[in-house]
Amino acid sequence: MNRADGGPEARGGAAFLLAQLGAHAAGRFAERLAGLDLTPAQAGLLRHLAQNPGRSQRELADDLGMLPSRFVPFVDELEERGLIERRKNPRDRRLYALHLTPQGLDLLTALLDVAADHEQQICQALTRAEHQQLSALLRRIADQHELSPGIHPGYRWSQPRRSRGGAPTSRADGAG
Amino acid sequence: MNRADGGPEARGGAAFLLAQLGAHAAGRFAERLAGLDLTPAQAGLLRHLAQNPGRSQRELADDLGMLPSRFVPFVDELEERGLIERRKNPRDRRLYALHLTPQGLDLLTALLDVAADHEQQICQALTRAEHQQLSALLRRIADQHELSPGIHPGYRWSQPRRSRGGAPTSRADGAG
DNA sequence: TATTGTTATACTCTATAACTATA
DNA sequence: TATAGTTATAGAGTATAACAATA
Repeated sequence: MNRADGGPEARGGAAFLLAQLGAHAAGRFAERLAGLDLTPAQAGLLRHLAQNPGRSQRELADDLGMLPSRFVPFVDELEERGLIERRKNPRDRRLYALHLTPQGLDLLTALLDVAADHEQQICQALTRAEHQQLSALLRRIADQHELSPGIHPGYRWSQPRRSRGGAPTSRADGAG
Repeated sequence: MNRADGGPEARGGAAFLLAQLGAHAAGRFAERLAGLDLTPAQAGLLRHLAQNPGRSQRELADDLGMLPSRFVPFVDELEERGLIERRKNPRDRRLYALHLTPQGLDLLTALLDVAADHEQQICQALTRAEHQQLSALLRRIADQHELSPGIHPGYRWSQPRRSRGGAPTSRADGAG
């Protein structure tokens, strides 16, 4: 077999399949999130905020890999929707302390239901044992590459890229 | 454990890990491709063209999920670099037949070497047996979701998204 | 009339760099 | 002087809609 045929090791290797399936999974999840009127980055902030309440905007922007300047309107929208809350920090009046509101917590629970459904749909082809096996293998790879749990590189772009009509494939890149 | 804590099933599930690792793998591969002065979409076309020579621009744009209008300058650049060739189709003079040049074939072989290195680096944490096991599981999932072999959703965007300086993390989304 | 390749334009989103207020 | 939050602006990249040539 000629090496220059773009052979199976390139299209069927684990690395390519990871990239391809990862984008697919992220896109499907983004579709589901759209039903909750959330982008992947917004969902990421809600989850992150539930576990790290009271952090400043600067810290949160760093956590999610976003620019502070873009983080401002990003937070604005969620605050206007009553999902998160900006509290002034009395110790240092330059800082905000961001918190989830009760409404934000409600939406987060709905989000977790969606994520659980999504998980099952993606791994539908596997048995329960294989599903666990896959998770374990992926977690080991993620650990070795020192990926932060729960932080997706795609959060960097708060807005999903528009895809044209036809198939309902929103957000074909990585965020989920 | 409270469901609303953004618990482990959301951050450690296979679906999220797939999206996270997929974006990571795609980003790392994009960095390596930059060494060959190629974007992921360009690499995808070279590989696809090696196995599907003589197709029209319209067909190739459909294959890669790109808009025909954006496919034009996309092909222009590769043609100017002498990597691919537009041949007029004598049967239907509206169509071009795209082919890889010898130079394009050379670059493709270099690309496959890069892909092989990349594959090993991504799966470095796994034994040989586990690596094969992972590939098999991923392929079954990809088959069930009817993903086209070798076609990445990220090809839709021919240009990688710019990320800001610091860490050399080009293309954090899905294309590879 | 439909289709291929092409071009032009309007629009969306982003990074950069200022600016303010606090420290 | 340095930092948090904010705002404004210039630029990159895209989808949409036209267009000419050919069928």
